[in-house]
Amino acid sequence: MKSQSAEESRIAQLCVEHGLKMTGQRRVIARVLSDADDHPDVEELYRRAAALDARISVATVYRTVRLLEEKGILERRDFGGGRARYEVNEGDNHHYHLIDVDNGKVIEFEDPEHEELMRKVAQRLGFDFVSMRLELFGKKRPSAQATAKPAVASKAKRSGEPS
Amino acid sequence: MKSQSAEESRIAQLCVEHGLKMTGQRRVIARVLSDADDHPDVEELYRRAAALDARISVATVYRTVRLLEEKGILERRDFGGGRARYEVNEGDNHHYHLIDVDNGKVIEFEDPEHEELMRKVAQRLGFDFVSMRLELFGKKRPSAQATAKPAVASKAKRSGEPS
DNA sequence: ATACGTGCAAACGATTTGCCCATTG
DNA sequence: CAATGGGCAAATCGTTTGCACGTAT
Repeated sequence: MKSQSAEESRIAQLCVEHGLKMTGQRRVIARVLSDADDHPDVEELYRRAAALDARISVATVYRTVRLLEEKGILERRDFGGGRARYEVNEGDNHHYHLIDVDNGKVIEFEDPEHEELMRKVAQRLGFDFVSMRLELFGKKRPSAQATAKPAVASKAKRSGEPS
Repeated sequence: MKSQSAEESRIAQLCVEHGLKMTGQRRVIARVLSDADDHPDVEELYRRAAALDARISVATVYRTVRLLEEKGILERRDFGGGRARYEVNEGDNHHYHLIDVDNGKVIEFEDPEHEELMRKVAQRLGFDFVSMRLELFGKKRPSAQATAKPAVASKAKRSGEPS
């Protein structure tokens, strides 16, 4: 969690700046997004939003999240498992994701050389780099503390994770 | 396309080696897969298979493709657009994909340093590298020949491609 | 023979959308 | 007040599955 005062959340402000009509539900969803420091899917966003204000439907969460993505305020991610996950767009502050295959937890990491590398690859192939998608899947090295909760990534539909 | 004689296709052989019962439809699907040099989705596989032998249903294609993936014979890919795409598993011959954002065409490329780099990242974060997913999205540099067919990637559901 | 594969249609899970009422600017 | 957003339920879309029947081993 980041702010959480009574004033407009960061996302809410961005909404206003983008000329969006600010309804009660949007304000709530905006707050939930602003406060999130993970990568919730729509169902989870709905859960959190409904906890703050019951007058919200999943449909609205879907609509809002799509709208915010189109405005560039949110970024949609696909970590496999069939549901889209969202995080606030941090602009040029690019980072990538390492997914713990044992519990589905997501760790963010940076790797500056990386995008440069990919830019070169695109160039070499005769393309202009537009964007990239990179996910790393790993298993916690059995060193220090025991593995946290044993399996959040339980009944994933059809885990998109390779090999 | 690669072979296409009357003998068993490469995939069919692999099926046998994996102890799979070889039915007519599996043989057909196996041939289609063996002959493909692109990344077809289920619908496309079905189209191609049905062209060779009408006694095939989509359900069977789905079942077969899933089976082959579980056996490690096929690899499922997700290039955004909502449908899974398949290609024959080439073992350690890893390669990545560059998707042309204008027409959805997929270009394969290699980048040996890459996996090593990711392995190091995982290590640094306290994880053992399990696998990774990398897709590059690019726009053909407006240099030589004109852009091929203008838009195969038409009505994609919700293109997973970032930025 | 017997276990396994297949076609068909119904079931599913995530996401979208039509309709009609509620709210915002 | 005119334009937009929201709730609800029905609709979509890719994919899976139950069931009764066919086929490979």
